[in-house]
Amino acid sequence: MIRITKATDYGILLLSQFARRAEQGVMNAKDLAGTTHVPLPMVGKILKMLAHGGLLESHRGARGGYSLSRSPYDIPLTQIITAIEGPFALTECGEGPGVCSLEVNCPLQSSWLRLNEAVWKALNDVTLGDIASPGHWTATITGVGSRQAEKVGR
Amino acid sequence: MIRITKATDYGILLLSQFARRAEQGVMNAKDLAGTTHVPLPMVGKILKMLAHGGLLESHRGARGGYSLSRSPYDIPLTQIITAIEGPFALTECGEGPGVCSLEVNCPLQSSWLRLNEAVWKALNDVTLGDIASPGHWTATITGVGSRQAEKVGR
DNA sequence: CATAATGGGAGCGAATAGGTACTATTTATG
DNA sequence: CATAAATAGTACCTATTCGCTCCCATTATG
Repeated sequence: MIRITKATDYGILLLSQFARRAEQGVMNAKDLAGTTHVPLPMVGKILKMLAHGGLLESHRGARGGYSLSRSPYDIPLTQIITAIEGPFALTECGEGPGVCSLEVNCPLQSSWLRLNEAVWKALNDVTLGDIASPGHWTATITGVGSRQAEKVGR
Repeated sequence: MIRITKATDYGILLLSQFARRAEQGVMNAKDLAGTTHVPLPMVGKILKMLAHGGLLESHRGARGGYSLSRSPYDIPLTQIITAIEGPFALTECGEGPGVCSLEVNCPLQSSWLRLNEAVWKALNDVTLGDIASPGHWTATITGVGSRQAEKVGR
């Protein structure tokens, strides 16, 4: 259903804690599990992935933990998603040539690439900062496809 | 990885056959399986769903088949997706209140709703017609989030 | 050296995705 | 009217992925 995984959902929730408690600096997995009610083992796993993706800096040892590697407004959603879920692709087509079994006579490959890019851009323009402090951004998309000027029916 | 299912992928491929062979009118599952190399039982299953969703009209009996219910440019991608995958929601949040277990203290709900809408609009503005005849549309998205004017990095 | 934290795996049950099969029911055609 | 060709509906199976847990090694504090 065009779902992001629960791990990514959790990841964004965790990162938003960092974003709005920037003054605290370092926070550890245990505390975050307490405040977010996400199961502790999951928190640990996800924080590792986010650190691996360069979004968090880890501090090992006693009194260690994690801290944001940069400003929340410099962390686009796409980086969070790819850090946890891997490469961004709506379909197999989007992963590159040679993957799709129908490829030879698949007339849609270029369309998929462009669609992929469209969704990617939509998510790349939203940052952790936007999400963590709601009410300060609006999502308005224009100029995609042939229906750009039409009423967006439902 | 923010994937659409293979069924939806197939569905769009099948619909694009209708779009570019509009003159043929009615086409049946067997022929479509032949030209697209999608397994026949799958083709049957997917065509049923698309008919159920109002995108195709079915014609039963000998020499029956399916035909597009309207112009390809009046069929947005979102309708194809929901016909096959059900309601459009990036997260559980998007399905409405009461679903997310963290809901009470989840500060992200409104953000998810807006994000959901952003992606939905991006896909709603692209029609079957756009996809079936490549080269005639470009995906350009502006005005989302706080980074709209910035370079889309990486 | 004891303690508190992350690093990096392996592993497991349940849900979902992908695909198949079978039995109506409907309709064109000879 | 009989037959063949097609969809309608549904039940079913299997492999993969998701969500989650557990364990142990490593690193830093005090």
